[in-house]
Amino acid sequence: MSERVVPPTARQRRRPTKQGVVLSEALIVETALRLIEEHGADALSVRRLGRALGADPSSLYRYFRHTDDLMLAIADELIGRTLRTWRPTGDWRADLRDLGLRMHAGALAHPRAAVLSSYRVTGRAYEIQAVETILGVLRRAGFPDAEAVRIYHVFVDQALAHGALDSASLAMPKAAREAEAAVWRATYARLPADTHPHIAATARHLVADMPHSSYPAALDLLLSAAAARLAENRPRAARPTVTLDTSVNTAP
Amino acid sequence: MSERVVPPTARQRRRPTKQGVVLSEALIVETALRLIEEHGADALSVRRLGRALGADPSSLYRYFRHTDDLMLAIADELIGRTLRTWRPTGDWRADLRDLGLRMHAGALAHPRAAVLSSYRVTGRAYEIQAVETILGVLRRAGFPDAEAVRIYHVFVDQALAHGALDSASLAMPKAAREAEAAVWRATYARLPADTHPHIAATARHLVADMPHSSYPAALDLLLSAAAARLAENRPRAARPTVTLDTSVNTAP
DNA sequence: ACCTGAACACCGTTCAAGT
DNA sequence: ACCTGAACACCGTTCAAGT
Repeated sequence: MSERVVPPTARQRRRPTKQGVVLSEALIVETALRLIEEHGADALSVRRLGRALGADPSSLYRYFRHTDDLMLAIADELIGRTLRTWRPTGDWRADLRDLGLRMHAGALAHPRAAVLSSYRVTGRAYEIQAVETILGVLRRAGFPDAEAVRIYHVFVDQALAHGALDSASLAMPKAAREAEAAVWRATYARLPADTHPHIAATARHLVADMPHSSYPAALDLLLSAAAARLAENRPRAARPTVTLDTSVNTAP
Repeated sequence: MSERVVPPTARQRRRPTKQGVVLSEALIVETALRLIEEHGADALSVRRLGRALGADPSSLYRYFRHTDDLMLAIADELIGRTLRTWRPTGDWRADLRDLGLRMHAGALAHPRAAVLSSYRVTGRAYEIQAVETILGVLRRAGFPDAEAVRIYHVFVDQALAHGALDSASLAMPKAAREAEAAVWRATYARLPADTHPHIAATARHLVADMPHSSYPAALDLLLSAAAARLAENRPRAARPTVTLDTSVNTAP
């Protein structure tokens, strides 16, 4: 959505702001991204953005109807940047793994844009390009159409959802993050085996695993499941019996 | 975290507020849940909650240090409610599927609590009970300890992450949700096959699939991957060759 | 011992008025 | 044509003062 409010023809004749800045959708998106990268996701507000641009906050409403529309423009720019640096190899599984990690990193840095783009569709250029690219990887791998869409949907939502979640964790002050990890060591790792046998038996792994993002594991499980389905759907004769064994990645 | 600030011994002697309400942690959590259920997640603010309780907003800081601590108390209460209504059957896969759907529904209704409890650990009673229960299901199914923790982590984060995401979608006005679905029909479904072959080939499925939550599909793929790993890890002789075929659930 | 009231430092968004 | 300034209706949180 988020069409520009200023008609394109009027763009050249625009007068600069007090401080001499010429506003534009691209400049606003760029400045917003810089603001987030320098001061964190919470630093982005209409008022701060106005200040950073040297313009009155209210002038932004000429370019974006709501803050959400600005976030969608940011999201599309991020999709573009992610695709630009991604180099497919032709191995669908490795390619999706790489792309997933890149999307997750992008969502981690811009959680509000990630949440929005998970349930809103912009119809913008980069978004369309991403849909076409990912569907292409899946269909060339041999997934039937319905299956390709299903896996595309899960793949994208998983990267965005985990990214948004993990960013909240990363935004905590370092001391608070360490305090969280300490609860696993101090509370969970000390529960007696007679009342909590399963926690007691796995305490070592809980302490090691829980303070980290579950995204890489989630991504690998998704790709495993997809690979297994691909093997199942192939005609019996053509199905290589080794595929499953090699495709399941072993935990460290 | 979120220990109560009022020492428990002082709780009986507390004076009622102007309107005669006796504040307590339990009453605050209950009222907050009612507020969210009646008016949506955005309706919860310290000021509104104070109004609903008939107390000054600032009085809540006697029971919770920050809004986050209130959200964690809400999260633990929700975990308790989810576990209370869940009836395990002994079939690990069906049990986790049922629990996942329940957790997702809870996170959907209380996204802020879901996001928080995904990266913060409370050490509260219901949380511990949930960890013990889910690990128990996985270990009894035969997963080795490291694997059980890994899958536990992915399972919980997936339910919370997708729930938080889907709630944002559900919070949109109905007209806006329909407008989103229309973009898939009007923009994506009309892209020509020569420039966008993969979108064109799958347009029918995109239109049908994308406006809905990807959580059920994500959950089924996770359980499929877990079942496959279980089969792989078993000694060759004991591995039933049919397991994989029946465990892969076929798309509608 | 508990709660209030006022204050502080913020938000997003609208719209008449200015240049 | 574009931007500003003031206003509206909100936030979370702190702390001295009241009962």
